[in-house]
Amino acid sequence: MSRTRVLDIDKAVHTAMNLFWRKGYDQTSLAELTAEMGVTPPSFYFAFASKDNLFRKVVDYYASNYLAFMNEALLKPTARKVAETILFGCVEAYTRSGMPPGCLIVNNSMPCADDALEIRRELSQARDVRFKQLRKRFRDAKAAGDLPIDSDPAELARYLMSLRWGMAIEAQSGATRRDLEKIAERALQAWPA
Amino acid sequence: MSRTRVLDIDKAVHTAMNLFWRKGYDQTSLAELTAEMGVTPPSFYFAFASKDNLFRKVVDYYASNYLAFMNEALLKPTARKVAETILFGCVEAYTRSGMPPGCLIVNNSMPCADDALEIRRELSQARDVRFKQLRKRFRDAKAAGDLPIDSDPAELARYLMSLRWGMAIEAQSGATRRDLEKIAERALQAWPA
DNA sequence: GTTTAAATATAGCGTTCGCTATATTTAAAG
DNA sequence: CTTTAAATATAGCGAACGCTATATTTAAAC
Repeated sequence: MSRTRVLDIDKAVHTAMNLFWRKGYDQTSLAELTAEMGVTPPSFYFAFASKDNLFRKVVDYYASNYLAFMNEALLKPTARKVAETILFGCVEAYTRSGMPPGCLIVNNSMPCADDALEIRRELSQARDVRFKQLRKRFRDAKAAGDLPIDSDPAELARYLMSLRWGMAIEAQSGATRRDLEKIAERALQAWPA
Repeated sequence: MSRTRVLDIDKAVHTAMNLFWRKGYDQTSLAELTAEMGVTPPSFYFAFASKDNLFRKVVDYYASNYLAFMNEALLKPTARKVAETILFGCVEAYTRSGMPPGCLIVNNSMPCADDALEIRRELSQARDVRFKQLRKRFRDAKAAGDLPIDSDPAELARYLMSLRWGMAIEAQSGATRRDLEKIAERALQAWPA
């Protein structure tokens, strides 16, 4: 006994997911959310109560549709299969074509994707410089016979960079120095002879 | 031929570094910066021109004082030494006592530390849940003889989580699916037999 | 002492933000 | 048709933000 909805909730959540994924929570304004949804703020608030609440819905939606492998992994028969499922699950989830790269959760522990702030673009460039420095160093090492002939300098450089980001986040969320040392030691076991 | 400074530039940069490190660029307001520095906004702007510009100074300061190992690493004689220097350099840099945990750069590709936003705290809790699920799974595996008797379920869980964050950031900054696959494959080489 | 300009303080501008008081439309129920 | 309430739109509030126009203090130069 009322007016018919023009706001499709499911579609709106999906739209919001894309925005939050690409731009991060803070950089996605209500103006942009409502514009993309094709409604005015009161409709938005009638449907979602608050930006916070919508974000929670989005995270749930994302987790069940894009991170399902995390739960499936726990059911695998061997520990190694668990690890494989998680790692290759991430590979797929973070690089789905048509979807923003990376992880909505991580991106919203950290914004910046196509960030408006020039500073973050500069940080991103600095990351790339580091990567290229490392790659060059490992190319030289390979040329000098210090790395196997079949090793891939770019791959090794990216492996290290990736561990760096991972350790930084672990540290920030409470890992101790000993915890990080173990990660480093473990990672080095995969280093080419 | 002028008034003497009350604002100590070096000290102010250090103060700002701590704030940006802990809270992130966005969540650190000018009001907080000027309050901690003990000056009013015009003094701040006379000294630093803008918040952006101060942040740049802070990043430079941080990189040369806390990430010097990255440059030193490139000079090491072997590729393995390069890797070791970087990994253990991170361990130290990200867990210095008296300093905020984690990395100022990564934290400012991602805020949240003691973030005011409840949402981010929830995300952080969700991370912890994932970690504990994994640890439990690996404890079970160890009990079942599927993992070596000397293996550490918590360490393996954290290793995987860390790789997850790392891959997410790599993906977001442009790594391809093949790039991530290589990281995953490399990481699995360190998995206990 | 007067001048000069570097360094500070007072007060507030202009913008954007998340959000809402209020009013209006619209479909079903009677 | 009228009533009812769900769903929308208009218009704008209050707060926080980065930043600044303007005025004042203060040490060195002459």
